[in-house]
Amino acid sequence: MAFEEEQKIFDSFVRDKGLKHSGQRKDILLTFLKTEKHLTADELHALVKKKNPAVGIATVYRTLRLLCECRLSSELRLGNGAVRYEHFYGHEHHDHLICVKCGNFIEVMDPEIEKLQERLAKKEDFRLQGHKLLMYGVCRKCKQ
Amino acid sequence: MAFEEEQKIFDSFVRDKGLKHSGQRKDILLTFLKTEKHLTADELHALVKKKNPAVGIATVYRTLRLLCECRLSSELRLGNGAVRYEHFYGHEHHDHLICVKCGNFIEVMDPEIEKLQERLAKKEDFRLQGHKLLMYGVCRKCKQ
DNA sequence: ATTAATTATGATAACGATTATCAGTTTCAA
DNA sequence: TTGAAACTGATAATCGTTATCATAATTAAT
Repeated sequence: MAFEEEQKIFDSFVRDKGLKHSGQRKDILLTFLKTEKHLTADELHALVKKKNPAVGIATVYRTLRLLCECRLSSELRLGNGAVRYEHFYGHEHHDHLICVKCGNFIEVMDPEIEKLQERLAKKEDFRLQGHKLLMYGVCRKCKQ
Repeated sequence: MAFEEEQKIFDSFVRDKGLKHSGQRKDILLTFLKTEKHLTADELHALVKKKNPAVGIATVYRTLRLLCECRLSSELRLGNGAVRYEHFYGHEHHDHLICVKCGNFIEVMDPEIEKLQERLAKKEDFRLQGHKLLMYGVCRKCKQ
């Protein structure tokens, strides 16, 4: 089974927090890692149930919270609707270009924008920890 | 009474859409315009009721939607919790620096960042319509 | 002014996403 | 092996928001 690194991160996190291990959490973690899509809790729950039908939605939410805490995942809020969870560990930071017509989005990155944000934060005496940049528009396909 | 311009915008919008005028909507509009804060629907409802106790929360939501449609207001989603509504007409575009400790935020603006976003969108063949940039960090006060 | 068509309203039910509760189960260190 | 503590699934509760519906208000045409 792959994802040794991610599993090690999760196991250390769980141990350090004084929590206990469980098969459900392992199933959820591996299912999450196996898909590269930005899933909602519900969507992930549906996938996990294929492997382990007994897993409840509450445990999926609880585990996703842990995954975010140990930085294996991060929340993605694109306007309204359910929160989506994306991979975080081992993934470059990126922002999102979201098509207002079809709802699809692509990931983009610009180091200069990041630098300017730092400059902006410094000017206001903020210690910057992170950001979310959502750009809305019409994608190539939908423009036609 | 002030806010003639904004009222004119709203009245034209209502007329052009084939809607009708109502006292409740006028109360909600004026209460919204009078405060510069980024209110939630609930908070605005509480203020409106001081002037007109009969106004219901549903009408506040309905009116806020109209205000966004005619660009007098725009939605502000800062992480979880309720949507906040900010003034849009006559206000420069800006982004937000949000303190993760105290929850306060300040408005900032950097034309260079805007330009770089345009460049990024063009590279991906997106027709950019708008964006939300949320920067999270620790503000001056909370750093101490 | 009267009417008739249409929109607006407030109360509240319904909704979707998420969190809290709780009784029973599992983990794990001693 | 045991006992304290964490974990679980089911589901009730919560929160913000939208839909429904019967009644009221607005408007344009008479």
